[in-house]
Amino acid sequence: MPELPEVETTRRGILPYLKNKSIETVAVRNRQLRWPVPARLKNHLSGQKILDITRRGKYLVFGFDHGHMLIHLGMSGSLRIVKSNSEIRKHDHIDWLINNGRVLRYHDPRKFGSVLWTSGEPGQHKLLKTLGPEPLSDTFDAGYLYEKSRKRQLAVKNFIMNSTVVTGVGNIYANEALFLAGIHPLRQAGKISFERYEALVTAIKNVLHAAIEQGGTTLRDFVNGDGNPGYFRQQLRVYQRAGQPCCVCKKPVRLLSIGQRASYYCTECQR
DNA sequence: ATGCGGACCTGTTAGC
DNA sequence: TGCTAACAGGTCCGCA
Repeated sequence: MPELPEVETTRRGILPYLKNKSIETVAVRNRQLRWPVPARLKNHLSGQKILDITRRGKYLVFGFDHGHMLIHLGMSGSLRIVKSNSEIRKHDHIDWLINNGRVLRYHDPRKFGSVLWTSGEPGQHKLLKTLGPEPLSDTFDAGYLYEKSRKRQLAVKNFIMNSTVVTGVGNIYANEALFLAGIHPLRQAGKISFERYEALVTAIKNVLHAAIEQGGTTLRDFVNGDGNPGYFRQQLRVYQRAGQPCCVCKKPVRLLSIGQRASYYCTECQR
């Protein structure tokens, strides 16, 4: 479900309810996620104040005096603020009871997400340490992508979806950015010019910014922390539009599986 | 070092 | 209409 814009939308949605609030207790109903929820999570968090919530790639990083809680939403995870008497649904894994009477609730049918604790620097955590630059930061630019891609044989789509290259570009926005930049998704990463990487970097930043402004893309059931959907879906140019006319040249949008992921593109507009 | 495929899991949709 | 198979927004890991 969530890519970077959806994670950022979630962060912004829940932050006002949680920043500088304390966690009274934690109820873990189902520890089974990508990695088991730490048995000591409740001990770590009870009575502790949430100092801030930041984002690294698609990870949410909850800051406390004595450590950090990392949450990844995987493919189907969501975090919502609910009332304390809110009915518990199937796949509601974890509740954090907040001292303002609200509850932060983690829901994840496919269990690909994760909730972890780290007492050290979060950036040194095994899962964050290898992440590439933030796509919306200044260090992510054409020079970086161009240098990083030299001698690489893989398809450019797989290249930009590799989290060690740049973190947070998932399947929806990889498809959209390649369309906006006019680059065929199968083109070899190492053979793309500096100028074309300039266009691609701009496209990635633009599409992510636009999606964040629209509250993310709701395909099936994504909702932000307040339970509202995102509205970027209406602005998708190629994603899930196979067979429909390209919005620029009217040729039908093509669908191809690249690296086991659905890839949508226009043969006329993307070379 | 690089790149690929399998693995994790459930719900929804497409096709027969 | 009902059953089965394929597919879905992620990414880590092991193998060649």
